[in-house]
Amino acid sequence: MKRDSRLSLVLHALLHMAERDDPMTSDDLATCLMTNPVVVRRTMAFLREAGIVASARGHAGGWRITADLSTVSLRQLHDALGEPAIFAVGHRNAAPACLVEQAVNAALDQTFAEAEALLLARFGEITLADLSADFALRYAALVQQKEP
Amino acid sequence: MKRDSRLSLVLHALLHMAERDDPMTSDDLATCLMTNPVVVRRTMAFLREAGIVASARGHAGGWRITADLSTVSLRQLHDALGEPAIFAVGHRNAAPACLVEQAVNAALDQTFAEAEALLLARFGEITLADLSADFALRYAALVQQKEP
DNA sequence: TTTCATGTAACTTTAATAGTTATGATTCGG
DNA sequence: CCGAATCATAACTATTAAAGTTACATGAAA
Repeated sequence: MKRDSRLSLVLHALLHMAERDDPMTSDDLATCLMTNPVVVRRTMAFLREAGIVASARGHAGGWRITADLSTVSLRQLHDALGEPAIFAVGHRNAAPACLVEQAVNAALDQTFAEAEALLLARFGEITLADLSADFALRYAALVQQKEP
Repeated sequence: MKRDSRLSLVLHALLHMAERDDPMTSDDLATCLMTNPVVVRRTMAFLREAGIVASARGHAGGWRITADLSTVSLRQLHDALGEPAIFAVGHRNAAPACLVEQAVNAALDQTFAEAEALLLARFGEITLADLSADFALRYAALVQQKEP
């Protein structure tokens, strides 16, 4: 399978939307994200289901954020996207009859579970407001660099 | 992409080999692992490159372990397999020009790096001898259950 | 009513492993 | 030395889920 970059995509989209007051169309976002508007709609639809964004059709329509940036964590976004599988590596059979394979699975499963728990805990600590602040810092640094 | 189960496959194979003194053929292993002998050869070849197993052709040929079980960690096996990508999730561009995307990547990359470090550290602590001992426990438990 | 925008179905493309088929190259027993 | 056993490897196909594309329907507003 291809690498799942939907979390990255929605973060990128949300931060661009956060920099504006007006709604952004799927076409606008697709240009920012260098992808296709249908991919934007399809992916953002998960966030709409979760109540994080709203979409409107017709003139002056598009996507806008309905949640407070400081209350939306990466964990919530991951969950909104349907909690996709995090690991590209794993065991072959979920419930093997072979005792050897059971021992292998037990070791791998426990280790992957620990890493996943750490990852999701960190995701729970990072909000859109944090990313937005980080972007502001990067932007200020760029401006200062160009105008010393 | 399909899930990468090569680490699982080689662990399963190595533990079966550890239970025997004679070499096991690719066909034997393929039967144990419920897969194809060519898959076994292709995957075990990485471990041969790393000096963990040896293969012999012709009569009485096959695969045997050349390393001490207590010195081979899951981390070494992961490395021997070419350090395949662990995560099915990730960012879209490694070095984006967009500052927003840079902020997104920074947050994701750091979090994934932490989780990967934990995973690899745990893999470094687990040896084939550990898994073999776990299998022995499971086997003893099964025997006791059947002959109370 | 025309235009702008989302909603969505249906399809192709992508990328990497898993699985299969076929053939060549060794090794050993007889 | 011949033939069976076994690995080595190339060249395919199958699998899988996301990404991307095309096409058209739906709804809102000027």
